[in-house]
Amino acid sequence: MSLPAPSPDDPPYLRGLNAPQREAVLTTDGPVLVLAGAGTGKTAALTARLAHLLYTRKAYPSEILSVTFTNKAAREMRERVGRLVGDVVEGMPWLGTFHAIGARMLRRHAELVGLQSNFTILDTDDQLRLLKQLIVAADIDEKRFPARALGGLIDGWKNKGMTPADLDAGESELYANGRGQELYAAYQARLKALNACDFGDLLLHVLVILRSHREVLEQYQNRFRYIMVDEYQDTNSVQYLWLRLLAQERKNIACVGDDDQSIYSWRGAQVENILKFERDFPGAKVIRLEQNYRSTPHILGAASGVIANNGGRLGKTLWTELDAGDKVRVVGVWDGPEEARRVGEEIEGCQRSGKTLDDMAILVRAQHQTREFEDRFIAIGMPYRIVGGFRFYERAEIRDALAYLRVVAQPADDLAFERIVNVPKRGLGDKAVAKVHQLARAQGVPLLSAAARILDTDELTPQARRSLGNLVGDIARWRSMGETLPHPELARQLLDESGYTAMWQAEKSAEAAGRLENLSELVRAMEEYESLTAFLEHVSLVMDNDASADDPKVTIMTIHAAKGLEFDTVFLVGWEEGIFPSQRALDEGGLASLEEERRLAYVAITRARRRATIIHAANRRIYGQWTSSLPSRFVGELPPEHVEPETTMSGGESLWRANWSDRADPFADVARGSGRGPGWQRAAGSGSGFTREAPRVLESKASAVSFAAKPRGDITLGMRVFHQKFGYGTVEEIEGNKLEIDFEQSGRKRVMDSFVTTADAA
DNA sequence: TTTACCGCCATTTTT
DNA sequence: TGGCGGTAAA
Repeated sequence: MSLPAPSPDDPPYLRGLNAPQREAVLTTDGPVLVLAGAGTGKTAALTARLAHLLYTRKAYPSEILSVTFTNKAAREMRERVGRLVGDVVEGMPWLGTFHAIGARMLRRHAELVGLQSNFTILDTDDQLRLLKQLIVAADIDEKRFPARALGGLIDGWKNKGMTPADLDAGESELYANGRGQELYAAYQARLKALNACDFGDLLLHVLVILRSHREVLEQYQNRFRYIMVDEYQDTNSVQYLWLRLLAQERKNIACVGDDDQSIYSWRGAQVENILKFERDFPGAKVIRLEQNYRSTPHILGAASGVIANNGGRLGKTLWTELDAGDKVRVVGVWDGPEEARRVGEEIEGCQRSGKTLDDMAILVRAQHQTREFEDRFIAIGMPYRIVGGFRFYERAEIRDALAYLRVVAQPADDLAFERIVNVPKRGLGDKAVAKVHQLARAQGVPLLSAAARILDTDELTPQARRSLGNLVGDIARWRSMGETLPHPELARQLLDESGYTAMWQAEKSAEAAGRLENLSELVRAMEEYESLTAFLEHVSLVMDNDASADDPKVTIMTIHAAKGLEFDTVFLVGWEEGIFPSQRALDEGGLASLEEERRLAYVAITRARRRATIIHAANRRIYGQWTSSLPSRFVGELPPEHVEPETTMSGGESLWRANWSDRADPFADVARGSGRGPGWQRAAGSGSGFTREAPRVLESKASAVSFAAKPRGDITLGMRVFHQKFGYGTVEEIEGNKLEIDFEQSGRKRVMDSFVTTADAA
């Protein structure tokens, strides 16, 4: 097929696309695999393709299935398509994450797998509590065979598309001496009884249905004229099987992916899916997007140099027309605190030269690394945002409130009932709850019904009976209130009448005020949803809260969370053996894991548009213990011509150069456990050649006021204020928008005024 | 039944 | 280093 040359009459969605991108957009029929390197305008092509299908009337919005992995990606695609085609996008019910689409399908056909269509979606926390109960019931030592281990296995099985019946002895052997299958089956039975399913079920149940009910499969095969899949390299087996079934008939499937960015194999993703696409769909058109629009040549060169150390790649040659720009800087520092200090100073420097904090990010390998930066940024009053970590919906108070709502919305939700039965304390302890459990099991009814029934017996002590009676009555009352009241209002009253709000009000601790604030935030969020059910569905599938991006902030997040994003300036921190690549990956997964870590490094570097700084520290505190650490092998894999080394320690650079550059076999010490070479120990231990220089504290003189936002004005000296992290305190000093506060719990600290509320407001 | 304390443990990534 | 679970005491 020859492509039309770009012309002024092109529809708007084709403007600005290069030739391969256009090809990806215009090749609508038949299987298409788009291999899109980092920053090559993959999303632009994908959204344009969607727009093209709609624009040319090849399909109605409801006839296009387009799946993404993250909510973020789904949201972005919806927005971008919306910009191209207008409101039509509203009618795209099948644009979303695998899980959201799975849930949608499953609700329609729930009865085929023994569920009702209003089933509850459990999150990991619920799942774990449930498993724990089953483990105890099966008389298994929970210490030796922890619930999370079983949870992980079950997840893995579901990702592979395996029901309990599909397990062989080998798989079953992985838990509690061969009782894996038994426990998995018990878990599934329990879920069914609870009218609930977990994340994995959203995909697995649908697969089972598609496989066993021809008419359902055909219905969807007919409906979906076109299928599009983003991040195809991250699909796992269930997702793959799912797609293959759905696409089998029409074969209009377009998958976009990059084998070099496959970083979710631990979650069951199979890079092989992308490699075998052409075999699954003979005659597939393969299109490569290789022109990078994001990064400078030095950044691309650095990333390519690292990823070249991996074997078995499809291979791409990224190129760019951008100017060379700065080399990637590699900075060696003494320890973690210095790393944080250094990053803080650099960010302040960037700010002074007029860059906005929104264009800067710090990428870490593991969540716990964010702490060091958080501490430092609070100290210097640097606005930051941590993505991931404790998400809004995972906070205890939010989960409690949701449990109340779930009990009201879904009477069979035992897990929710258990969670709130004695929160706030009502004198219903383990003994009382155990009795309710007993009755529930004996009569085969949900806990809530059992609770109602037990009131007619003399099983409970009088005060427990009264207390439980009140609760059961309240729940019934809230349920009927729900029929007339708008759901946010119901939530408000429920939280009040249950005594839940009062519980936190009574607590004078620093967090309590924040928790109350979160609760009202929750109620506010509910207003955006049609119904309580719709809201609960949203919560279980979209575990992130789109914290409204208000003031500019530096972003701190994991590399995984950064996939698909880009920033002008990126700080890649903690590039040390054992941290990145992570020790665990090295210990457990051998070469395959190391390569995945390397892909992670590739993803990390390619997030940067203009400037990338890689940092490694010579000393780290790990579990409270100071440990000396060796620069990451990935540092040594950076091509020297794209790198500008720098160190704050004497002899620093020669150390890692010597350690890594001359090594013939880059994988030589995968197996070596600690990853600390003898050369390093010599250098670090002898004291000579690796002496500590006073860390260069470019004391943040200019940092104070110059570029800061204007002070807010409603805060005065001596005022009592509240801070989310530090609690209550008195304002001792005001300097621009920074405050010096004497905190009651944590002493004197400097904080930004935007982090603080006046005490009476809180 | 609840609370307080102690000692133990583990520590990646997420829909 | 800290978060959590289990146990002992009120």
